[in-house]
Amino acid sequence: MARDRQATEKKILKAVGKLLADEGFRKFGINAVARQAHVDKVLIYRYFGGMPHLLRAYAEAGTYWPTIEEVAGGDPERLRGKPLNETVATLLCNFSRAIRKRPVTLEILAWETIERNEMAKVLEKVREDFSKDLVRVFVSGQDVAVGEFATVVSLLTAGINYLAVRSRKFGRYGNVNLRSEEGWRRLESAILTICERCIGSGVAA
Amino acid sequence: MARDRQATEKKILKAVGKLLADEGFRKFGINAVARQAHVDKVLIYRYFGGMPHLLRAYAEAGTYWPTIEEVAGGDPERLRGKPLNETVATLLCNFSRAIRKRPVTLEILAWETIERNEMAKVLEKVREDFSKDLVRVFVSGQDVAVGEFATVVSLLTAGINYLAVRSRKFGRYGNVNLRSEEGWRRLESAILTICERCIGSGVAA
DNA sequence: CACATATGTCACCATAAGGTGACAAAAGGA
DNA sequence: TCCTTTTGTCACCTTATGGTGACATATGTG
Repeated sequence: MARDRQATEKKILKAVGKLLADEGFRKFGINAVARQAHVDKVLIYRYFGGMPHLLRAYAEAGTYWPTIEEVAGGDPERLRGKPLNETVATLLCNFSRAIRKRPVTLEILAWETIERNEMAKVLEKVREDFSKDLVRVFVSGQDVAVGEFATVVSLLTAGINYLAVRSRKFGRYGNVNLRSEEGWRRLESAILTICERCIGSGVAA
Repeated sequence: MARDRQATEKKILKAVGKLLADEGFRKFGINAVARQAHVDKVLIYRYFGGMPHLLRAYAEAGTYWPTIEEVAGGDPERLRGKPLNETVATLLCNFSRAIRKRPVTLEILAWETIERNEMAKVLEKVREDFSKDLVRVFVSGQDVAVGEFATVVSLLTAGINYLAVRSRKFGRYGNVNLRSEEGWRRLESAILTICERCIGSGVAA
């Protein structure tokens, strides 16, 4: 074996991702990661200091949460000047697409509801920063003041998260097909309607 | 030891509930149930035929999903004649309270997103029957025909499920405090607003 | 070259899991 | 009473886990 610590660490981190995406947290553990990486588990302890640290390293290395640019559909500037409700609808729909593209993120989201581990903590912070940034970029003070704005958005993102997570194991929810583009289009149009009618239409900041 | 199969079976089923509520699915298994019930695990195999059958028996024995009466806030007749959007809002708010009162149900909902086990299957059916009943009782054909109705409701229940499940491990989501009555009141008022403005106001069936 | 350190391999431990076969002793029928 | 069935207890197997100590060898430094 070539002796190359950096390469080994990369192999281990890569194995974490592959394992999470393929098997989920259910079969996750030191032994499984070592097997997947074709590496002795003792190296995981040596190089990362155990599972929690490994998870943290993994979480900090990748992009498991969308960026502002991604949910804005490119340059955030493009959305300036548009009505707030329209902007929010766009952001929410793009957000839904963004997390659905990230199997590992969905896995973490699911896992969070069972156990609050290191990855959950990392992701929690990333997520908070993300939403604060979103508010800072797109929402003016007077909009937030309009009472229910934040709560409605929270409820919608919660629903999106749940359906995205759930789609991994169930093909549908109620009448919505979670495995077809058509199903998600219907959800997006519902989101659009809700934003249109329940969020102030003042111009975004 | 008194020899009484019925009593033993009851002890086992009770242990399942206690274990699920206290520890969740994480530490769940044959050995744990046997320990909790102060019963030899071999009896679980003998009387129930293994874990999947035990779970099924447990799921079928209790009420892990609200009833129509419960979400109607008593007699469903009371809601007749009221506007559909108002009715739906009431149902959704009561539903939210109903599942938040059921720790085991929340545990199952969380677990479903990780693994589709026997309980998930049982609950899935109960849930489907439940929502079909709801539609039958409260919604007329022409309401459903109004396009987005079902999708909006799905999105809202998904959000409620997610937040209820999440509240077990996280105290808040965005700006909403998930461990206070005030937080849930805000969510309910958001639900109300959405129903008011996004669902037809025709009279319920 | 000689040496120390970094890297990797191997064997092992304790613990716990799911699962099964053999046995002891009640309960009840003939 | 004797015999069978039911209920419960016990001991054991295999597998897998997380975790650690001891060793071998490659690498690079003096």
